[in-house]
Amino acid sequence: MGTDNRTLHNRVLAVLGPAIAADEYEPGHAFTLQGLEEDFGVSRTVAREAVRVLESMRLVVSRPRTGIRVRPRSDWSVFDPQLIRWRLAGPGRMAQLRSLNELRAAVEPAAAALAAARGDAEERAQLVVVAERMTSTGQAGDLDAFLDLDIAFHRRILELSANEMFVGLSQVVAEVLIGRTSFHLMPRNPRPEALRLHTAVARAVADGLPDVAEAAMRSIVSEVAVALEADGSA
Amino acid sequence: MGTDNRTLHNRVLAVLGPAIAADEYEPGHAFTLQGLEEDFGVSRTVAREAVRVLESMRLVVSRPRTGIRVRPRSDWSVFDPQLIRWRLAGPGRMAQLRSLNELRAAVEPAAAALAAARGDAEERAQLVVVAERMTSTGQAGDLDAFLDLDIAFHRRILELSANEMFVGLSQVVAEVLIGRTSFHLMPRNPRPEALRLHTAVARAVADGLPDVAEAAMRSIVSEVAVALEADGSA
DNA sequence: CCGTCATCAATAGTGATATCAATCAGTCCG
DNA sequence: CGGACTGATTGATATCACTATTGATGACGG
Repeated sequence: MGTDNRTLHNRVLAVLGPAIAADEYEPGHAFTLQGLEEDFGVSRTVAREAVRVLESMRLVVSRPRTGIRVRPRSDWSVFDPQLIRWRLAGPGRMAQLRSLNELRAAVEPAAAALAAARGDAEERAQLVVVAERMTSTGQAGDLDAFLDLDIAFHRRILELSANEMFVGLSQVVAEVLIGRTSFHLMPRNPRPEALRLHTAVARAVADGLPDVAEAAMRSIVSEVAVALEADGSA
Repeated sequence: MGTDNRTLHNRVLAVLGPAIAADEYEPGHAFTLQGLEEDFGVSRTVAREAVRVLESMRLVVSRPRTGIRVRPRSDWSVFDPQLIRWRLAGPGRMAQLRSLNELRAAVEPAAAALAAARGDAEERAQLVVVAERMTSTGQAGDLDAFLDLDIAFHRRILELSANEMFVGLSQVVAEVLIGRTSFHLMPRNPRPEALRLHTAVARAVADGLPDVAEAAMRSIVSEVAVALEADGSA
């Protein structure tokens, strides 16, 4: 998934990033470059490059004499896709899924409305095809294929919204859908009601009915919220 | 605003970042490290650190033999606050403001509802005070003071939503409000209707009425959209 | 006697340079 | 047409001089 493992500094990041993201270090904890060099067995250059990336995500701040200090969580760039992935991989995954889903609940209905209002007509029509395939694979119980289609469906709507901020969330939405499936917050067969709602969204978007699309999408995302709240694990 | 100018690589970024963000280079355009060293008069170390940061924002990709290639805009991490600031500073500012405002329109009503539902009671009550001060400074025509209060108001609501993704958008919302004022998309005196709506949101949040808060906030943000659409400049 | 401020040295990041290894796009040749 | 070659370019390491920041030290004044 994504993270480039070819360069050394990325391999350092792949360990250090998740550790910081998992709150394994108190805010204010200070690393030193030399410590990182030794811990990871890398050169100073590589250690510094890794720190620069963490710094650009606002996870740490590097200052002479003090070292590399972990910043309080409130400073972090929580929308950074890499940080989101790190947190989804760690012990904070349920909290992250919950907050991401509230974001979805806010954004996707708006995106559906915009898609219906200004998306390309032909692409809007294709959405219905995706929804139909979701219904058939869903009824067949093929969860993997269903997940792929579900991701494609939601991505397509975000893309049709023609708002680059919304489009930028497609990867995040995909991660939420993947996480929801892999943590078994999905029924074995998608609920018929959910399938019906996806079709309703597709049709409303294709027919250029923003309000209908928005309302139907709102039903979809609020359903997921219920599933997440029901699961009590941290 | 924000960007640390103490280190050399940040100063390189402060030039290179906005240039790429402003589409001054075609996707696929290749820099070389040596070229950057010469253009900016910095060492290889510094040039590489700057490239690492751009790479983590997915603005460029660095590969042996090929050099440092600019990625297509669709790959960019459009939620990165630094990238947002670069784009707001360049020729794409109106487009960026528009898309950010659509994001606000989606997120802030949801945040207001959450704030009413789960925010700390005392802090919710304080929101009314802020709204009252907005009314008085607004009527007095003190645009600067009004802007500060406006930013505080919206930030407070995002914080009260207790969703870290929403909280992470406060800086972005602040930039939109600042941009809206500095590009004179604000009337000299805030419209009485807008003031009334802010008070309505504050009261609904304080009284713990999610639906009312959400509806009132929706009125606020859609009003701004009208102002942005009215202005045709690119 | 205690608090405040200037001074100074130790420390850790910052920046520069040199050098070699690894990679890969494009070319040349069989 | 395919495969080896090669030079350009990044990847990684080592090392050095520089600089900012801190915390201690001590002088001064209340």
